[in-house]
Amino acid sequence: MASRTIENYLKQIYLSRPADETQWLTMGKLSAAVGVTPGTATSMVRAISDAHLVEYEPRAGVRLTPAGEQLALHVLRRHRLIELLLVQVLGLDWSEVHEEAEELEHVVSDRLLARIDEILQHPAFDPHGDPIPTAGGVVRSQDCCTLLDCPLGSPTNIARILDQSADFLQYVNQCGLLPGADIRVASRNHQAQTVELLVIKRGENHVVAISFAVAEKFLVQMYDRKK
Amino acid sequence: MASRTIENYLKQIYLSRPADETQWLTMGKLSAAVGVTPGTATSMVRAISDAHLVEYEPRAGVRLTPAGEQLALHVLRRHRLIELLLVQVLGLDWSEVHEEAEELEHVVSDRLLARIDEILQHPAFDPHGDPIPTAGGVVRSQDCCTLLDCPLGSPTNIARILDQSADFLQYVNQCGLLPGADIRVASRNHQAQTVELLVIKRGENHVVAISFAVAEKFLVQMYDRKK
DNA sequence: TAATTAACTTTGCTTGCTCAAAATCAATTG
DNA sequence: CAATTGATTTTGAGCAAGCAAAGTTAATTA
Ligand SMILES: [Mn+2]
Ligand SMILES: [Mn+2]
Ligand SMILES: [Mn+2]
Ligand SMILES: [Mn+2]
Repeated sequence: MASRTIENYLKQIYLSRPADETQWLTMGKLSAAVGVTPGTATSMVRAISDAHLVEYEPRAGVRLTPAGEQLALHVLRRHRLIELLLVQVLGLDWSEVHEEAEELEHVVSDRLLARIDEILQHPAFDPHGDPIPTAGGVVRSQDCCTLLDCPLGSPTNIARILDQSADFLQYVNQCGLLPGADIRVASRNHQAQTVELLVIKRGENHVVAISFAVAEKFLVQMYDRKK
Repeated sequence: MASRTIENYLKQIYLSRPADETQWLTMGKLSAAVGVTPGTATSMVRAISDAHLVEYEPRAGVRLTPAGEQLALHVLRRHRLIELLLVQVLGLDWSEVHEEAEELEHVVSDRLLARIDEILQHPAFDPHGDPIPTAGGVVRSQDCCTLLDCPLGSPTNIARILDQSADFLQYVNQCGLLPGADIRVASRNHQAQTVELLVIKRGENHVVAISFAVAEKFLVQMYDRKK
């Protein structure tokens, strides 16, 4: 059995892997992601590589093997199912559940996880809109664009929030920018680096302005694509 | 913060403490309870004693300080509330939840525990009939007798099962000897060391025979006392 | 090409927890 | 009272994970 430390490393290697599949994840990025000094990451990765869960190339970086990826996806599945349970059944606020799941993901048994999955009726997405891998380790990916590159004016639907920090999520909640919300991008100002949004909240139209950096944290689905 | 190892030791010290309050818990008993060699228990207890959570007297044994007892009771509260949640909300079988709670008890946050307590409506007993300490660390004790010393013939109500092992609990379930069940002790045979019980199950009367050793694992409440 | 710099690895050390085996203590037995 | 025995403690060692600081490497700059 993989220790909780190894589970955390594998999950971070998966989440932080570069978009380009041919690239390796550097040790600097990994050590920052798991919150450990670079030396520690190097020696842990060596150990995990001895267990054939990652490939490690000194000075190049690290990459999951198929076995390692399966394990990472199982941890991710646990994490996200737990988050959804905490919100939907236990009634925690969605800004709190990430921290909580970070611990619980290492201790729920397969049996308990199966029950959670059943109770939630085999959900596909967690409270932040992140896809929940299947028990077989398959990720169903949505095709989305961010609030930075989606077309102006057309109605869209918020699919996913990429920042899990509690403060940010509370702000998001306040503005009504939750997953599922219907919004439109009114305008973008490249000088001010801001995006103006039209949010429909309880029938009323609200205008919300966010920076380019924040706009990139929202993934939206176009309505015409949905058909 | 106490590590999960220390939490486990404190809980076991509490659960295994001798009935006579003036007695100390011996290292032999403790090491067996936490599943560790005697030498390991000795050195851990030394460490825990440096943290003023227990008193330790070489060759005499170990005893919780008030601070240690509070901590032990908090762990126990988490354990038992989690067990009840797993049975009542997640629908796990009561024979499975002890193992599960053994891990979960170390990672649920105070906030989550408060939600669980609310959802279950501040329960006083877990699925095995064990009392759930209050958030303030108070144990409400029931006064009970075992199936070995309760009077013959009078109607009683099963209050608590003292053996948490999965196999045994499944057997208990089968016989209908769950907490809450109405039963009577028909007879005791001191030669055969057996107790015969009358169990009322779906209107019908069943007879179940168990040994003295097993009888001691059931705590029952007398009906006349209930008033 | 040589020097600088940033990223990475190595080394040495610490902490928490564990075991096996040897040593010690205290209670009982002869 | 001496010897035996069972429980307990001590000792020596190992493993997993971590940090700090020193040493390497490779890319960039001059
Ligand atoms: Mn985690
Ligand atoms: Mn999430
Ligand atoms: Mn435990
Ligand atoms: Mn219980």
